[in-house]
Amino acid sequence: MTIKEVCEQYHISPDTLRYYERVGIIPAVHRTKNNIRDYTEQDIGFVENALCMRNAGVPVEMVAQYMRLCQQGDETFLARRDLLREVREGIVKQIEKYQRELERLEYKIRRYDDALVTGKLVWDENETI
Amino acid sequence: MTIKEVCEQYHISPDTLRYYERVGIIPAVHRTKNNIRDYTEQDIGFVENALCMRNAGVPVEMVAQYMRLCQQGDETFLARRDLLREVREGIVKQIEKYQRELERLEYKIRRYDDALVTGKLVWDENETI
DNA sequence: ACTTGACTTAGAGTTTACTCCAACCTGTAT
DNA sequence: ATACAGGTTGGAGTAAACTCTAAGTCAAGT
Repeated sequence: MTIKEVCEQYHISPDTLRYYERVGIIPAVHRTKNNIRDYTEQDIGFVENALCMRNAGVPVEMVAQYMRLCQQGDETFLARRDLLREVREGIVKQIEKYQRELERLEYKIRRYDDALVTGKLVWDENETI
Repeated sequence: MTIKEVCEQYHISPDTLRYYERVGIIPAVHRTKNNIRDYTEQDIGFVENALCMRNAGVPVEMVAQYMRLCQQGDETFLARRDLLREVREGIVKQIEKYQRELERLEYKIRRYDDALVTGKLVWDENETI
């Protein structure tokens, strides 16, 4: 699979894909004899993993750390699981934070909905804007 | 309320607070006669709003846009509400994305939990890492 | 009077994660 | 043969959001 095909499938740019390889978020991709990247099933798996973790807000350096562990073999199962658990806690916290902000936001939107009818914007106590 | 007190209350740095003022995320803060920032109730309200929106992942420029609308008076209720609705849609999408990645992550963690018992890491079809 | 500590400014520097560029190679189509 | 489409590299550039620095002001304490 060429770099272009992978890009189209995952909606990312070739530059990003090469960048991911450079920083170790994905290991060196298989090449044709002309030195052109030819993504194997396994390479695609690495790309999916990278995108999954990046989408989850995991910093590039942490994904690289995970990949280094993966390449060190079976003794790193525990370290890998712990890293993924850490990532999970981060996402859970982030979702909770977003949900709190979402509530405040919906409250504000309701206030504006009211204001659009009454012509007057009113906040409950503790809210000023 | 001094800049330091506000910082402590909201766990941000004085630099960040001054930066927020500079870029218009919060309007010019009240000053003492010595030109020292002295946050009023209203200023604090602006700070809370800024932090709420930034925590929700809203870009600085969009918060500034919202604040500009707020300072233009009652004719901008509609525009403000629409901006907040847009922000809300963004957060909802982000939460959904995080929840999808969370599921993949929990699957992986379970696989590692198994591997730590059996000594063998096994993926279902479609997963390689 | 002098030091200390907390504030002020403008502007430069940093970090993260890309994104672009110039120069080059190579197989296929005209 | 030559143009073109698509790849390659190292390295420079960019955007966003801070974060730091230098130089200065000011009030209080010794």
